Amino acid sequence: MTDEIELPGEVTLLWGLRETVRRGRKPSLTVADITRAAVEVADAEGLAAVSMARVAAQLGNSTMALYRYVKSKDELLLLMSDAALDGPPDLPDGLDWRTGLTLWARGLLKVLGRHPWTVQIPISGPPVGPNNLWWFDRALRALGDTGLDEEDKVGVVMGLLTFVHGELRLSIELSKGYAENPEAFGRQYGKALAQVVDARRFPALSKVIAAGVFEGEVPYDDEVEGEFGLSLFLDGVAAFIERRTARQG
Amino acid sequence: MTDEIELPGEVTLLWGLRETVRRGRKPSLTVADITRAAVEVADAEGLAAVSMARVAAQLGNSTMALYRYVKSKDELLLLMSDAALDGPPDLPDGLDWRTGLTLWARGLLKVLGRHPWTVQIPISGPPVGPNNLWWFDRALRALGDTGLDEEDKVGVVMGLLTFVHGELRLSIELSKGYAENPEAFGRQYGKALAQVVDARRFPALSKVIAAGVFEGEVPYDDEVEGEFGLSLFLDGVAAFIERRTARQG
DNA sequence: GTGTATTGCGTATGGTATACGCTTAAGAGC
DNA sequence: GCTCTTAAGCGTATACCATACGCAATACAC
Repeated sequence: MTDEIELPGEVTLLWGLRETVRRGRKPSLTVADITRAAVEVADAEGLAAVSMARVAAQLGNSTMALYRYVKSKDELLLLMSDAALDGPPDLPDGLDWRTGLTLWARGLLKVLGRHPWTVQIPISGPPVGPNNLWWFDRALRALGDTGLDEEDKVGVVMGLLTFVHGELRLSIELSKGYAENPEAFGRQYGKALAQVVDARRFPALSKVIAAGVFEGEVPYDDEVEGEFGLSLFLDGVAAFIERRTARQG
Repeated sequence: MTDEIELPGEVTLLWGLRETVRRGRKPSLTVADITRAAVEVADAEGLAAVSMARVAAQLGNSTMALYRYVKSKDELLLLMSDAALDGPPDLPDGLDWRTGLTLWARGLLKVLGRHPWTVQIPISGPPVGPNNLWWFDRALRALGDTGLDEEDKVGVVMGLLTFVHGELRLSIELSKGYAENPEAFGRQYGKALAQVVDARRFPALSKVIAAGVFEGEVPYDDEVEGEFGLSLFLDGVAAFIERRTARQG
């Protein structure tokens, strides 16, 4: 069952299992210190400001010292993306799956919203970090009494995770674009589209523009759109659960 | 109705409306040339290889020449992300919305799959490029006979777009990670998790691991998972349409 | 032909990740 | 306590990157 295998480098890093040896000069930093400093920089100045030099400066060390703890900047980014996920909300036990997943998704949106830069970090593989797995576990647990088999549960959670990530990425980057350039993306957006969109080539879009959908102050409202999309997805999950349990029961 | 406003710089760029003047030295390049070259580089060597110098070399020009056509690299990325979207599939007119959107989503996945780097380009605002709007229009059209009002159609399409993008990003980056490191993410993944995941802290996840869900060759199958998630989402849309039309009709 | 606008491009600046090797410090064994 | 071994700290160097600036080359307007 538990055949011992050599754990991949990323796993040992994220779980703090890098072997610590006795001999030699004492380390003045820890991986946790470095991660914390990098997260601070990203929170304050954005992910673009996170350079090895900047993080080292934050810690009062030299740039190259960091490479004794972390193989590359990519490893640091991996650490950051796990560290940004504080623990998932502790859901009461008796909840039905739908309220459970709704709370879970809202919680995830909230946590990630506190560290908006997470959505810019490229995914480098399946989840292995402790916090990532913690969230994963809680979502699976919410599906506990649905009668789905384990594989389907994973599929549902993956889908939801994908959706929340996409939603967040869109809303964060849109509102960033809006903040940088309010005139262009506010009222003007609809008008600019109207000038450029030809009714013959874009019939359906023209109708939408004519109906004034893009005339609002902000073309995209995170909260509203997020809840809307989420409930669409969960309706889909409900239909799926019903189909599965009907077939088996 | 059509109050003339000054179009934002991005719009004039993407629609080829930058004013062309007569006097002075003749330009030896066009924005389209530059975009094409950049796309070639990205297709062949990945988005990371796209530097102003590399693109200029591809065209046999000097680096700085590009800046006469494009204000910054960000503008170039914007052009690339519109250019990567070839035209949407031409859907027959009589289709019901669900087959229409399914074909649309599959088509989008296929097109974006041919230029996987698109998912790495940060979104800088609402869609304004001609190809982006073209796709948008076709999705709206597929919802034409559902009885939804224009705003709801936009919400549904945005949700679907978000989902497809997220799906693609996940599947592309996962399979990249898998290609780079097959042992770690193949069979080993489940075993590595098993060694590190404690059943008390991660009860639901442990059950999934024990069930062998992560034991397959590839932990995540694009095709299967994509269709699965898509049908979940479309089930949700169906439920939404039913609710709306029931209330109004 | 002359003036002028515009492109092409060389150079310079200040940033980036990170490879390498030397210096320094700290525990291990004697 | 001395020496050896090992690892950390870090200065330097390399090879990129985007892009600001200024000047030379060029082509149309008059």
